[in-house]
Parts: sequence; C-alpha cells; structure tokens
Amino acid sequence: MLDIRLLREEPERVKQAMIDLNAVDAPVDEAIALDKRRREILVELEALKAERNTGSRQIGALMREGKRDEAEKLKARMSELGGQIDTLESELRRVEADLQEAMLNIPNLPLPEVPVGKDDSENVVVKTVGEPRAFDFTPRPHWEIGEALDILDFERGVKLSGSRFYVMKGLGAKLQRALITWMLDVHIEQHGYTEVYPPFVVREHCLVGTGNLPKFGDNLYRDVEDDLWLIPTAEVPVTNLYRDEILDGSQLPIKHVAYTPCFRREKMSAGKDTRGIKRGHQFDKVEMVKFCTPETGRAELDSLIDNAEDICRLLEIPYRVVQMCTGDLSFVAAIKFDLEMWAPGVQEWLEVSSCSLFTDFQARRANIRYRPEPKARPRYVYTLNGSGLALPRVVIAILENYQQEDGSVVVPAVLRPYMGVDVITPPQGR
RNA sequence: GGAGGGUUGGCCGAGUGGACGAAGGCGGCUGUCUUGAAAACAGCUAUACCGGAAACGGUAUCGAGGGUUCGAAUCCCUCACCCUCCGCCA
Repeated sequence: MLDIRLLREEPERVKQAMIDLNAVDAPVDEAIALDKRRREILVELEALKAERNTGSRQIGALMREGKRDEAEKLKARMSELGGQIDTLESELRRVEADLQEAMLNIPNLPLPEVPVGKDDSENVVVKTVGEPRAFDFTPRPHWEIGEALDILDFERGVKLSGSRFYVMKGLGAKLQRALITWMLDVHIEQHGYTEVYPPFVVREHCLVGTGNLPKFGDNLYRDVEDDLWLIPTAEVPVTNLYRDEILDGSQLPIKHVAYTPCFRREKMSAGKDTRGIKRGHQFDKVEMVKFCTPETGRAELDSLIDNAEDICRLLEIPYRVVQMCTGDLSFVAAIKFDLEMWAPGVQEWLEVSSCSLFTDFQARRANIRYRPEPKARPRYVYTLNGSGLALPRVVIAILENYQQEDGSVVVPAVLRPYMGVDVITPPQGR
C-alpha cells in the first residue's frame, strides 16, 4: 500500500508511475477523491461528536443535581444529534472501506532506476555468467531423462491429483531433498540467514499483507471451511511473522530463509508449459526474506541477489540476471531482478529466482514497523525477498546440464555429500 | 468436538453506564536534596487521525467488529486469541 499522503501531495508523480507500470486502470483518482471526502466528513463528524460529548457530560451533571426536567430536554436534543452522527458515520464507513479497497488495488511505485518498458520484451539482461556446455550429442529434455531414469513419474501424478502434478521417485526425490538441505545450509552458514519453518496455510490477512490479495485470489488454493489459504510462497508466512509488531532498530536487518512447498492454482492456458516439471500446482522452494531500514534497502537487495547467485555458481550451471522493466514488475515490487538458469534440453532460460525490494509497501499493509532509536517514532521497515532457489527448475537445470550420452546424470560436486552417489544411473534391467 | 474462565496503557493490576485522557503500583524521564550515587519527595510518562503556519484544539482507541443508550472499559450479539478440564488424535 502506498502512503495516502503521496497521492495527496504528488498525484502527478503517482499517475505517471501508473502509466509506466502499464497499470492505468489503478484507482488513483478514486482514492484521491475518497480521501478528500473522508476528511470533509471527519471535520463535520468530529464537531458533532464534540458537541454530543459536552452535552452528555451536562446531562450527567444535571442528573446529579436532581434537575430531571432539564436533563430530559437535553436528552431529546442529543438524541437528534445522534441521528445526524449515525448518518455521517455510516457514510464515513462506506467511504473508508472504498478508500481502503482503492488503496489495496494501487501497485507499488518503481524506483527511478527501473527501466521503463511495456512488457517482458523490454526487460534488461544485466549479466550472463558461465558458458553453456558444448554437447557432442543432442541434449534431451528433462522429462525424457527423468522417465528413463525412473525418477519422474508424470502419469501417476495425474492419476493422483490431475494435470500439472507429478511424482518424484528414488534418486529424483532424493536430489530434490538434497538441494533443499544444501541450499538452506549455504544460506544459514555462509550468508547469515536464520532458518524458519512456518505454517503452510495462513489466514486471509496475511495474504493481504504481502499483496497476493485482494487482486490475485484466483491463483490461490483455499480451505473454505476454516478460511485458511495454502501458501503460494514462503514469502507469505515469513514476511507476516512480524505483522503488527514494532521491531527494535538494532535488530535490523533480519534475514530469514525458509523451505516450504508452494501451491498455485494458476488457471493458465492448457497446453502451455505442460510438459515436464517446469510449472506445477505444487512445487518446493527455498526462500530468503529480509527486513531492513529504508536506508539500507537497496544495498540489501544487491546482497540478496548475490546470495541467490551463489547457489547458481556453486552448482556450476550457466545463468543470467535479468532486470524487470516497469511493465513487467509485480504488483508489490519497487524493483525486481530474476535469475535464469540455462536448460539445454528445452533450450530456454528458466526463471529460478525472483529477487525484489518492496520498499515499505508490504510493511504498510502488514503493519511491520521498527523503532530507529529507543524513544523515536516507529517507521515502516523495508521488506525484500528472493528465491534461493525454486526447486523443480533447478532440478531441470541439473538433469539437462549434467546429462551424459548414456542417459545417466552426474551429480554436481556440492551435492554429492548430500546425495551419497556421484551419478544417477538408469535402473537395472531396463 | 464439549464445558468453563479470561483478554485493560511499556509491564503488573483496579474499575457499581455519567466529571479535560482510565485508580494504584512497577519500570522510564525530569527536578529538589547530595562531592557523586542510592534513598526520599515532587512533576512528567501512549498511539493514530482531523483542523491549524504554530501554540494548541478536537476525535478515536480498555482483544476485533456490530448493537442498546443522551452517554459503554462496564449491558447485549458475533468473531479471534489465550488458559483449565473432558473427548479424539500422528
């Protein structure tokens, strides 16, 4: 959520940002008008309430003095006043609800350094690291490798849960588990994050806090009976850890890393990305989340990206860093960089991480503040997060980059202690 | 799932529908005293919003949201959370 004062004081700047963001339908004008009306009502309403408060106090005094008649007369007048107050109050409630709704539907403003662009075609490749491996055979896509190795089972996944679900088996399941443990260890031991294991279902207000609701409810699974929602990313529970809290400034930055499964309905078009494990309704992810002061936010983003890149480097898989242009920014991000690993089987760059700075946009929604000095006024923190990394796509990248002509897959060196084997080989007797 | 008890300011804790902001205590800040400190004594001790250049004024906040009333921390309803007991359970 933006600061309403920004709309009040710099409406043109906000509107230009909406144009850059390709979000001209954001209800900026509505919010400004509602804010104005809200304050008009408040002035009137508070004057009436002040009058009622003095009146009521007088009634009390008169009653004590035994002047019943005068008290009754005053009561009648106050009752009339009460009617006016009720009317204004219900209008105020309506206006405030509308204002809140409008504010929740206005996206965050991009930082000045974000390149202006219409859509993902204008994103900027910041850097490319590592050389794609030269194959002396035609690299196969991961679903062929996975099925041949009997570590991926698509048919049975569909049998259990429908399209876009799959089953991992044997060393495939173990590879994923090894990656999770290893990534967590790297972030904890080398990058100074504290591990968090959160609930995988949350209440609605948490999703409003991170910005998934009210706009993007279509992508979420929900238990209607208890009004609990399955998390689409660890960002939701971990960011909301400190909702409605005032943190001690000396604790910042707070750095958390969490492994969770992620659940997304993704009513995407049938036929797109349906093969393999690139896009499912359930996937695993290791996520980094930071809370810091406004002053350090931008630098914390750089170190967050570097932490994610470390995983790519250690796995020795070619990757690139892409900066999102204004038109491709998410609703809540002020600036965002994606990490993409090269997958030679499917011949594409796979998004394995998305690192964003949200400025105080989420903090305002979730009411997460900090006190800079012991006596100082609380301020909103800045929040950040980035995948470190998203599992299935890393599995794809490993299978496709480390595949050998005989169908086996070499285990990346850093994972061998976690896997217990150096090579994933085809099952016996096939 | 059933029965009961709770939720008050940074913390503890009182509060029969009526007197700028909710007693008292603790903690914290300031002052007096003291070479300094402690003790004692006195005063101060929240947040948000609205109006205002400011001084300041107003409104709201006793878990959340409604309701009754001229007026609600107090009465009624709904919800959330915590505690105790019973049942069930990996």
